[in-house]
Amino acid sequence: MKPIVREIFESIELNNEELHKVLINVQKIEVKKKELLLREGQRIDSIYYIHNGCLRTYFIDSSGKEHTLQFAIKGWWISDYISLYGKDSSKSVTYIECIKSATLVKISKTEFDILCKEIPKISHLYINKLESAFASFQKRILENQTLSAKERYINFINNYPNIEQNVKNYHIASFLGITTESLSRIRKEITDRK
Amino acid sequence: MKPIVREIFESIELNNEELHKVLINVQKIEVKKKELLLREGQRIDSIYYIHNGCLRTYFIDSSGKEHTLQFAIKGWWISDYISLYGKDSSKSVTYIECIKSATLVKISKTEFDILCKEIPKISHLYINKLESAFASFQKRILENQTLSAKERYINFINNYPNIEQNVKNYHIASFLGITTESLSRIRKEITDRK
DNA sequence: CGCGACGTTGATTTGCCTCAACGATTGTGG
DNA sequence: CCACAATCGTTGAGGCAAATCAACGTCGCG
Repeated sequence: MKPIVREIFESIELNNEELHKVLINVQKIEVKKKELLLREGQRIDSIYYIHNGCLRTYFIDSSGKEHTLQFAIKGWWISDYISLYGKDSSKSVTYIECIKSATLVKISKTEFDILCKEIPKISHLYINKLESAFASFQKRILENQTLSAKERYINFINNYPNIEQNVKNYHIASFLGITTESLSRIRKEITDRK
Repeated sequence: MKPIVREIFESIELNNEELHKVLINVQKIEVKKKELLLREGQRIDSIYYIHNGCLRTYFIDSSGKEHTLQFAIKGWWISDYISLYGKDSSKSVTYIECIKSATLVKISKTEFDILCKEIPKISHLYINKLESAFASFQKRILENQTLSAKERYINFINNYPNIEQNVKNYHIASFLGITTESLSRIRKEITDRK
């Protein structure tokens, strides 16, 4: 457990006392492929650090279609940010699914907030993560509005070069906001052109 | 100047020493309708608090179309988060335009980061702002993928009930990711139905 | 082996875009 | 204060990217 926590905070180097404070507030969790971290209606109260493996957050709309919000791999944090941070304390409509068996570190958001106040270094690290996540989500909104499905797919492949081993095509389709059929046609077009 | 800075940090109550630290790092800025905070190619290095008025960030894609990323009113912060927080230090492609004459407080991101470290309360406030902004951007991605243009427009009207006095329809269209023509037809459909 | 999950292909539909023209509104200078 | 121009919004006709619906290969796993 200690080495994983050191890994999480590698960029800020905690001393022993600080490390101890963190350790008593986190737990290690193992999840297997296809398992859900969060079940429908359950209210999320934690954030999860990914030590290894791969997960995705998705949600199901009123007509039953899946929409993947993000994929997450080693070094990322994952949670249902909408219900965690959002103003309306509505129940979660988001699912967090394990795509490739993973080892996670779980920490409750309440505890994490306290740690941020007790150990300012942690809040600075957290700010950094939030800022870059925020920027990439803004970028995604722009790309969704600007680019065609094909361009978005090509971008995706470039941004996540090694993710194809793990994720299914319908995961990618639901991330890009298109149907599996459309993705299939796009893939064909691209390989045909070579 | 003092009362505005107090307004910015009203939820955390700075003492005189802290207030002073902030004051020497900020400047008040007045912008008039149609003015740009940021010109093309210019690299942004500051964030702006909106004391009053209304602004929007938008960018122009390769085919010349405008895309509005966000509107901002009193109490909000505005900046070009993609170039400010993003990993690639590319030049800005984003514009920040004043929609309704505004009074802003400008602070350089570098100074702000220092203030966060010197006055932890500020970093906690900042984390809160980031978290809720992050959640609302995630929500927007989901809504863009799930809802029809009409549904998104109705949502927009409900979320920004009093914004219509200031913003043009083509601002709204470019926020929703549709053309002005489509928005016009949607508006007609809605009023006809009444 | 056989079944279910996944991916592909085809035919058709549709929501929104594009292009074009024309009202309506706003602002500005004489 | 009006006249005219520029800006903004509306309407129509036609087109296109992607969705929908349906059927059929293919792969992996119990």
